[in-house]
Amino acid sequence: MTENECQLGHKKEIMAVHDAMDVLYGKWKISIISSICYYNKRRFSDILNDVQGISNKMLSKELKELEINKLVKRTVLDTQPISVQYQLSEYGMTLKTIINNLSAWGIAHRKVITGK
Amino acid sequence: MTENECQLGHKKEIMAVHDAMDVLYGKWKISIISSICYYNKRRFSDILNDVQGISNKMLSKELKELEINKLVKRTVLDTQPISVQYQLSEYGMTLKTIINNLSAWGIAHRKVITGK
DNA sequence: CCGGATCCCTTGCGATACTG
DNA sequence: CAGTATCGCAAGGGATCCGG
Repeated sequence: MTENECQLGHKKEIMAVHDAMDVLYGKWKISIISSICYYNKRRFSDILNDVQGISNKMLSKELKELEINKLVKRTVLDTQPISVQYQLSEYGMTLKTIINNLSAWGIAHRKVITGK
Repeated sequence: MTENECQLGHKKEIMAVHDAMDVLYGKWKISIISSICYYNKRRFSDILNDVQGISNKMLSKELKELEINKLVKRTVLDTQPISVQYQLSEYGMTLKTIINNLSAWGIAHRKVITGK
């Protein structure tokens, strides 16, 4: 660490975490991303099923936000009736490590709170 | 992957992410953790400063939740006036990897949205 | 310095129903 | 199937003041 970095403390890292959460914040956002991430391609109703407890209203809303932030790509398939496919964008894929870590931590955490 | 795991799909991982977010969810929680994490020990007023925008009410509330979930340890120092020190518990430390990843991603993300 | 208590406005978000 | 529209309660969360 240079002298300058010492004076700054860890403000930069903490702000970075805040920046990340700015895009990821939302009751369901990270679960939605992980659903799409693990399946590669996923339809609206599939995600609705993966993420237990979410309503279609919230799914629609948070997917839209993720799309605006370029983390998720939306493709309308020409089926009858229409179906819509979601997948991570190139950029969204850069979150893969974080999702995997969260998943691993969550599995360990469940063991801790349930006592196994 | 065994046949059984294939049938289950990725439900397990997605639920794990959900479990993790159960403890980490909150507008400020992850920023608070990162502040404590990067400094090792941190006092109330310091965190109040690190996490820009947070109010003392919210800091107090979310710290309490983190304490209940055994992620953070609270120590009252016998100074005059009193000061209180927060640090990650052993268990809280297991989040370090996630915090680092989020920080790294946040730094990259800032470059993307500000165009450098 | 570290919070708790109160006040009060804003937002989240679930339920339900409806459309292309 | 993939959403949108509307309603309405509950929670979020800021500001301010207070007490140990």
